Amino acid sequence: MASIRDVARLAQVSPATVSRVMNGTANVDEEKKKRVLKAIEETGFVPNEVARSLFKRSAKLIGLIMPSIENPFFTQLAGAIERTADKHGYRLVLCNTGSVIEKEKAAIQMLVSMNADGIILTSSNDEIRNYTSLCNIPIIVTDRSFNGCGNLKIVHCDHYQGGRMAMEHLIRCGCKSIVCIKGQQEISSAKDRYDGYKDVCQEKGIKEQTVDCAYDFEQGMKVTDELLKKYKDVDGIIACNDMVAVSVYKVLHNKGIRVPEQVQIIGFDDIALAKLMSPELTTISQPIDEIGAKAAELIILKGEETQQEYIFEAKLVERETTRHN
Amino acid sequence: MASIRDVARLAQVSPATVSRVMNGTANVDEEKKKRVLKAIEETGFVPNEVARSLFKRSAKLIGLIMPSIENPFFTQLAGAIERTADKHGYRLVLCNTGSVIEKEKAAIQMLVSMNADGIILTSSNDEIRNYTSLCNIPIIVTDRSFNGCGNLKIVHCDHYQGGRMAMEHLIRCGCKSIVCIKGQQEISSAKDRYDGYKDVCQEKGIKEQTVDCAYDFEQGMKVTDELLKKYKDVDGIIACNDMVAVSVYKVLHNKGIRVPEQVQIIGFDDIALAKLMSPELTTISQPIDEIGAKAAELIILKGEETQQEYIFEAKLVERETTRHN
DNA sequence: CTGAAAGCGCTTACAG
DNA sequence: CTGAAAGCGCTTACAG
Repeated sequence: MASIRDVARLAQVSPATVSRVMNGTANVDEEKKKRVLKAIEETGFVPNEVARSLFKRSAKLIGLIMPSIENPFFTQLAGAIERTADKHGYRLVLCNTGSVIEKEKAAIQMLVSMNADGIILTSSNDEIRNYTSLCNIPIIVTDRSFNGCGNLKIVHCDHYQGGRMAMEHLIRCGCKSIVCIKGQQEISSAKDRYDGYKDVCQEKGIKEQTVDCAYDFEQGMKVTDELLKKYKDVDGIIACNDMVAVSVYKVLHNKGIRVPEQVQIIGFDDIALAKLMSPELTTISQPIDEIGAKAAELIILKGEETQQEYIFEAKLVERETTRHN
Repeated sequence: MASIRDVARLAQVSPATVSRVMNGTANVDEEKKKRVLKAIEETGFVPNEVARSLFKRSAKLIGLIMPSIENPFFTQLAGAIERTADKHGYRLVLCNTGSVIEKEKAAIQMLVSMNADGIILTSSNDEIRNYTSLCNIPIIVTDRSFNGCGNLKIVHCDHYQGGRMAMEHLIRCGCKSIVCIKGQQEISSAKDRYDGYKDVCQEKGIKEQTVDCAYDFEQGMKVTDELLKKYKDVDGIIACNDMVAVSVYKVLHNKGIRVPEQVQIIGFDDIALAKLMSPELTTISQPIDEIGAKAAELIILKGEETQQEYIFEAKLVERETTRHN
């Protein structure tokens, strides 16, 4: 690998001049510039980013800390972030934590020591907040909304509004016995979604019917079984997210219960899977691309933005698991 | 951020000694060691990985170059790689290329300049091979099998065998008119799968029935429409991968064609989606975890391994879209 | 416009 | 066992 010295020697200039030509940080004599360009070409020189990063204190790196890249919602979020990062010449470092707080802490520390420019964090551990203030790079929390401090910014969609929309849609579709599968209430997105459902119940004088579940396929199957026993007349199900909605459908399908004729289903997130499955899933769509892009931009376009919290609207997407009229 | 000098000053030793304590690279007087440890504790010192990497010429980084993290097969592969990398203290840098060769080249260059320890490459461009020889770090090609050169190693599953198994299974299930949806033949995995199908046809004296498609959901829908027109008596479909199998099912479902009663379907890959959908998809399973782990280990456990190509067996997973007898 | 020098924060021969 | 020095490969004041 050629170094800047090799190029300098070949072009008969100093390393400083090579640097200036590469980066356009100062005017350089045309003649010398040509020699440098030629020498770079000939040596196949590529500047060492590590050395550059050591000096600049920026590695053009965004750290992505999430429970698992294999969770479809996070996959798509990562995709959106990557696209925005790439556009600006930034790279993503992936840290899966399985929601283990020690791993989250370790990841933050490691990213800081790598001179990452910022971190996008999707944690389910509330206490992680205590560790985010220790580092001097911006941390963007997505999909959650705990109260920020200092270098913390938050971007997510309006889960509460989405929760309301889900319930209102099922009512509009004529459901008389709606059951809400609540997500884990320690996770703010799950709580907000449920609160939306609950408030609509209160306003309309409808009795709450709920069941508890994690954001998880396996549990979704188990909980659906329980749900069917507990609420025998159910004709509408609000799943806490799409993955659970898919498992609800599977259980109903296996029991020969027709969707949407006998039971209607609505999910939350609008992951790609929602329109891959048959029947296609009606769901509350999060603008994942916008959320990812905004999170990345908050790091890349540092400081310009003063807002602390960015909230995007959720949107109803009617497909085949519900039927209007 | 405290630096090694701060720690040294506080502990009244030289930076070299601090380094030796941290890394255990030499014996250090017990007394001094204690002072250093205490000073690290007090300052919250975390060594700067960039500086370390500049010296060591290793950043403990694995570059992952793939068309898109949002392709479920690659998502799972990335997950498997990440797990293995994490176990050994390595991090993943994500580079989505959309199969654009310029982006692939740029990614390789950038990873080299970041002092990455190796690259795991899943490209669909054959010419990329010409650029892999330029860099001095190991490059592991997965899911493809072009002839390697120098620092190239290859790990993938036995697509040919898998292709045979798919066809043999459908025959065993009593299908009389089997259609094979061929993937793009420039991609070696697609070609190998098709070759497996083709050879079984020849051995059994069955006439080939095929249709062309990309590894893609949208195209899968379109191609299935054509397939149904071209082969009206079809009762078994071999999809080039699971994503296409899902789209095949959707089209059949929409037309009211029952699966597996009227038409049986088999996919390839065994992505998570295969057992999420209803009915669950029969498919040829790739050992994605093992492939990812092996690819990562080839980089991490450098040089130990002399083999140039690692081939894993595919496995039939019978689920609900086919019916044995 | 341009080069010599210092420095980014570590690590490791080297000498003692 | 341990410190001073050199160096990893860049960049940017500084001086001319």
